[in-house]
Amino acid sequence: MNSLHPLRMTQQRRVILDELRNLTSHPTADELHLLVRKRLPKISISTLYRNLEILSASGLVRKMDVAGQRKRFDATTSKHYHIRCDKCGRVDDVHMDLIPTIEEIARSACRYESVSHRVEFTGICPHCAEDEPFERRDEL
Amino acid sequence: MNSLHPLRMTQQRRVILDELRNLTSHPTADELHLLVRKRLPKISISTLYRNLEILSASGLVRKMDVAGQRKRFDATTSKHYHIRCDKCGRVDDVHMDLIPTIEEIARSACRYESVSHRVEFTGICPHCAEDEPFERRDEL
DNA sequence: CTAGGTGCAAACACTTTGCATCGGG
DNA sequence: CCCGATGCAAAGTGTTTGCACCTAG
Repeated sequence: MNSLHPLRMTQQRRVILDELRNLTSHPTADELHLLVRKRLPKISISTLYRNLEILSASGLVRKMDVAGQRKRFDATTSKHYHIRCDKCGRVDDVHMDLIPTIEEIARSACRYESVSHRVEFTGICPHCAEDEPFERRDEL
Repeated sequence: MNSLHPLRMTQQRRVILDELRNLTSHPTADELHLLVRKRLPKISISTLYRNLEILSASGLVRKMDVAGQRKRFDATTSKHYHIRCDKCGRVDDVHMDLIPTIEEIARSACRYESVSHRVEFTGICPHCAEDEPFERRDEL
């Protein structure tokens, strides 16, 4: 988790972290880039990727590899499940207890070691459910 | 699930499906490409991608969007959880009961509709655990 | 000062697409 | 026959990297 060299707090890194902490959403690197650019117009997308990677390695940020989607980032370090909207792609926290017991079940079922788990919910978010009662946005 | 036009069973499509059914693993498109090429040397990777997409849309194949990894495919249509090896990336089935009740819990916890879920286990597969008891393959 | 960070552009890995041609039903 | 399927190359998408310059400590 902690690297040998303490993090150098550059302006860019500070603003990225600050903007991420002001959000309850789970932005992708380029969504966050748009926000950060309002304060640091010249910041490049690679700085976002590099810092989000470094910050998540140092435990200040949580990186979410969403199945089949782009990475999302989150300044909350506590573990929780997420739900993704099938329509608009937004990701929200799910406030429910984790079920760590299933790791033990899985471990004995498949002979893997050091088993951890993630649960990924998907569904239709309240906003999209309202917009599209007939559930056919893309297919038209 | 079913399209209006019945599937045209081309040689390529038949071989792709056949090879996939002969596997218990969950190959990526290009892993399967290598296998299929032994029987159809001229088949292109785009044909693999196109067919795997079509076959999964028609329910003959299951497409797995693994978080942060490339897509994998599976000829088993029944639902089950998977576990991925953190070292080598292989994906195995986990033979345990699904926990559909958590969908209801999540639904009431976050106001989404049509909630479904997937559980993704990760760990160290038996083979890698044997190879690397000290668990530091990449970092050297 | 100097190692680590930055911006830029280019490379990358994976997947999709445009198009002329092929072939299954 | 004709429309969906194919092979090829080219374009996309999201992310990472090489490099010269910059800056926090």
